[in-house]
Amino acid sequence: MSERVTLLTLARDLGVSRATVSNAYNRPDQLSADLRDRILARADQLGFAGPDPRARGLRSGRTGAVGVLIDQGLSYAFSDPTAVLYLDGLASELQSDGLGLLLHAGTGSKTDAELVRAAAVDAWVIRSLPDDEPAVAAALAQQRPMVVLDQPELPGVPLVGIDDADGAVAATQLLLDLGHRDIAVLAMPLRPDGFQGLVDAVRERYATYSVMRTRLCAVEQTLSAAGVDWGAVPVVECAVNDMDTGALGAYELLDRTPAPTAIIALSDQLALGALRAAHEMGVCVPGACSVVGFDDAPGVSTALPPLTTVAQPLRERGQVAGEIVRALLRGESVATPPRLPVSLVVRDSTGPPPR
Amino acid sequence: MSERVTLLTLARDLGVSRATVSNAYNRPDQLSADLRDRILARADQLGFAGPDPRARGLRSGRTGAVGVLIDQGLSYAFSDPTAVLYLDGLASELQSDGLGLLLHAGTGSKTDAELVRAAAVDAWVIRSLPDDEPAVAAALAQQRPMVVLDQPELPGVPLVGIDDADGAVAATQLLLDLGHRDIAVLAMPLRPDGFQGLVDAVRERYATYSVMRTRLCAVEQTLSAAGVDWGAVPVVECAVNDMDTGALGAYELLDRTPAPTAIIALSDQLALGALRAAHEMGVCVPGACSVVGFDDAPGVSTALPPLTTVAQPLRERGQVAGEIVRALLRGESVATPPRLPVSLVVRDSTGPPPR
DNA sequence: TTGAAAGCGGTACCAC
DNA sequence: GTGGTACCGCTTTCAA
Repeated sequence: MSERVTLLTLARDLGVSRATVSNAYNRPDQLSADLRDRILARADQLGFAGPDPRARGLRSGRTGAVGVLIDQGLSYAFSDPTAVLYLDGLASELQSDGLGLLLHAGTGSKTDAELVRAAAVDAWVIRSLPDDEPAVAAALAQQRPMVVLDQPELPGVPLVGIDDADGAVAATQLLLDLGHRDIAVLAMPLRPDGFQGLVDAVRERYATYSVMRTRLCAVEQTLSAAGVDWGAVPVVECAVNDMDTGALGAYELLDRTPAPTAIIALSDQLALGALRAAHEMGVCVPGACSVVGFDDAPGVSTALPPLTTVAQPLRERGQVAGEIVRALLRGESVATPPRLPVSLVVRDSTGPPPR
Repeated sequence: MSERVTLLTLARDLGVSRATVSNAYNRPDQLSADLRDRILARADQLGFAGPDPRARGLRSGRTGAVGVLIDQGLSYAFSDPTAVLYLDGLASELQSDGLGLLLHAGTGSKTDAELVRAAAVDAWVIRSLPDDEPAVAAALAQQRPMVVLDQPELPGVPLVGIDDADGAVAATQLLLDLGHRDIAVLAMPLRPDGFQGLVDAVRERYATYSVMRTRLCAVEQTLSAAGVDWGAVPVVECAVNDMDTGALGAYELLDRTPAPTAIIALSDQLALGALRAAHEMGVCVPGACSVVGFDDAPGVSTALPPLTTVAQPLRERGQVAGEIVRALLRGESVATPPRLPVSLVVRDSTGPPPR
């Protein structure tokens, strides 16, 4: 008949006070090494694994876990190389403070929000969620330290981001400079509603993924400034940011008449999909159609052809977010750092238009 | 001067009891819808985000998080495709019960064990750790539901695994049947001590990664049964299970005289490294040297040449582990399921030996 | 349907 | 160096 062992059990057994046992675990300097050893040894015998983490959490207010809110479910996070790199960077940074990552999905459902509300974490790191995601609101309501990566922009919350507009302008300008006028755009989801297809001006303006708003807007302005009629530029939104869906979207674009001579894909996964679609349709890249991506994800430099893209520091961004969390947890106040710079990497998927 | 809002604050404010407010959140059926709405509305006004997860955790004994113990640090987990698939499967399964994943690394350090000990989770899922990993012992000491994937084998803990011996035999037999006699082995770490190079019998026998022990042993027996002298079979251990390190190990093997006509790599990452090393050394695969891998990880079917390998259900394994955790958490008792079957997938990286 | 009260297991301050 | 003792904020019988 083994009773549950607690500090009190142990204290009674040893004839010391509960506080002393607690100190044996948390403040070795508060008692003699000798007594401490005796306590620890006896604890071991009794199968006491140390102070209950839940109780400790309640009392101390710290859990040792940082909540990580993931877009579109955990599966997605693990399959998108840019998300994996982010997690990698974040984890490596948090590990040095002994913090674990508590992964939760934000998929727009009430349930998610409820889970977030009930999650015992010391801080939240949020990446790439829609402006109106309920799980974000739930995290915010906990009033704990918080950092956002990319989106959504939240007042008073440090945001780690890149210069999206810059990147989009650079990609667009490259195509313009090469002489392209029939340009099409392949966009990541503008809202998490599974929509796939041509986007109209309204949907574009009210995109809840703010990064997409920013990038699209930058493309529009650059094209307009060059005299290209934005109204005539086809923008296809992909329901999921992966290669397969990107290929699907690219099919639609390449099927149009006149066919575009260049595609701006707003992520590399979509760009890779476009490369595949072009290949399958017998459209030569960059001979018949140029493709430019965004991210410089792993693997795109060895794609066929190697992808021209906008490079951003994927892993480093995660680390920066981690650093900020750590600082916040130390009680420091942190302002949003300047957006990280991006750079256009020109490879072989872009060239002058045909003829 | 905003005081911290708690159930009690709210209860006083509304002139009801604390229990009623609690019920408003946890047992809607225990009070009138009307009162409940009033409570929730007022909570919102006061900026009360709901019952404190830590306190709830202490009282109810549940946290809603499953601890996931990862080999070699989180970065590694995110960069190994087989690990990512496992996490994906696991996450998808746990998500349906609203459980989050709390990731922690087990890297052999005392610190890790300490963190694990202090982690507030409802259960642990452990994957591919050495027999003597302290973090495993710490998790075990918490006396919570637990599942192991692959290794270590722990008495009384359900283990989800594959038929490693079968797989290793199949790979070895294939090479024997093709006529190979000069066979070499490229192994994943046998112990987490960073050792890289030729393995002697002692190290082999005392490997703390039991899966490696099993696979090596199966290879040995198969070769011995075919009259190949195991003492003359070079086994190179790679310090890290990734392509780069695999290439390093393969260099060492291919440099030997006589050069092996076949390499059994005990993971696909190592096999991919071997392919690269062979390519860089001008060794034709499979013309001069065959390579067989293990896992059928994503991407190996499109390697150059497509890799012959032992296929195992990578994602499904994670799901199975998740199912078991869920059952355990429901209070059901679960026995170790039969090992999942593997199958040899013959592609183009294997062929008869030269001459 | 609502309220009172007994813990859950620890932590940390303060006195001895 | 050690012990006494208020809480931490909530859940959950049980009785009203």
